[in-house]
Amino acid sequence: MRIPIQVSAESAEPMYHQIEVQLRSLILSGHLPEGTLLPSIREFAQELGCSIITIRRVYQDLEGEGLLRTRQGTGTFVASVGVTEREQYRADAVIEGFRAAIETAKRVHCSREETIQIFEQCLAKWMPPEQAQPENGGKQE
Amino acid sequence: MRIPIQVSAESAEPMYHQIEVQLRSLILSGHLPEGTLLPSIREFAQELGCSIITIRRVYQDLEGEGLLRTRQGTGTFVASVGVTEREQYRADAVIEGFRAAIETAKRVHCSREETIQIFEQCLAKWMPPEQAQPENGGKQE
DNA sequence: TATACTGTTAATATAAATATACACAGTATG
DNA sequence: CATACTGTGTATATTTATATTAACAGTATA
Repeated sequence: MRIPIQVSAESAEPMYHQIEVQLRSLILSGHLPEGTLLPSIREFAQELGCSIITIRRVYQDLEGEGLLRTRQGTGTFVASVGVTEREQYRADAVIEGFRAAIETAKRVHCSREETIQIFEQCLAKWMPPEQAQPENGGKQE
Repeated sequence: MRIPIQVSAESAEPMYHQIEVQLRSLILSGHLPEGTLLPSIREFAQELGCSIITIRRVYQDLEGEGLLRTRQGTGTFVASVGVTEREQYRADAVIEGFRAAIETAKRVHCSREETIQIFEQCLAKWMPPEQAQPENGGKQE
C-alpha cells in the first residue's frame, strides 16, 4: 500500500512530526480504512529518506493514540477504532487547542465578549463559510 | 519597586518562561504603569533565586515585544506603549492561539459548525459568564 | 575622576529533543 | 528447521533549549 506523504528535510519541523501529522490526518479522514496494512518501518524509512527509528517513533506515537496496532513479526495496521472513539479523539485534539487559546485570552485579560469577537474574526479568516472559498480572501496571511 | 512574581524551580516550565508570563500579565493588566522602573537584573535575580542571565533574557524578550525599554547604565522600564499598540499586542496573542486551534480543527476535518460548537463548549467550561463564577463548576478539570 | 550602580557580551555547562546504527526477538512460510 | 520478512531494545550522536559565570561597557553622581 502506497502512502502519500511528503516530508522536507529543510523544514524546521522535525521529520517525525511532519510524518505524524500527515499520517494521522490520512487515518482520521478515512483515506486509510481500518485494517489497512502500512509499509514496514524499513520500507517506509527508505521511501521517505529517513531512519527506521524515526518511522518506528511515528508508529509508536500513533499506536499510543489508538490509531494504529502493531504486531511484532507481522506488521503495523490501521486500528479498528470505533467511530465513537475516533470522534472523541478528534474532539479532544480540537478542545486542547481551544483550551490553550482561552488560557491565553484570560492571561491578557480579555473579557468573555472580546474573546468571542476575536474567535469569530479568526473563524471568518481561516475557516470561511463554504459558499465563499477563494484562494486567499484578499487579506494578508 | 517590588514585583509580585512567584516561580517554582520544580515545575517543568522553564523559569524564564514562568517569569515572562507573569511579568507580561502585570504590564498588560496595568498593574505596572508605563515608566515604572523595574528591579535591576541582579536585584531581581537574587529575589527570585536565579541567575542574572535568566532575568536578562526575560527583559530582552519583553523588550522585543515592545513592553519594556532598557538603557544600559540606567535600568529597565515599562515601555510607554500607546493604548492602541497594547490592545493590538493583546489581540495578536489571542489571535495566534485561535489560529492554531482552528488549524488543528481543519487537520482533523472538523466542519465549521462542529468547530463552533466545540468552541462554545470550551468557552462555557473555562470562561463562564460572570454571574456564575463557582470555584469549579462541578466538572473534571 | 572615582565609585557604584546599570545593562551587555562571550564562553561554557547541562538537560532535553531529535535522529541514528546495530544487535535482538517474534512471525510466516517454504 | 531455514529463511526472510516483521517489530523491538540498547547504546549513542547531534542539535536545540535552558541556565550559568565572569569579564566588559555605559550612566549617574559625589
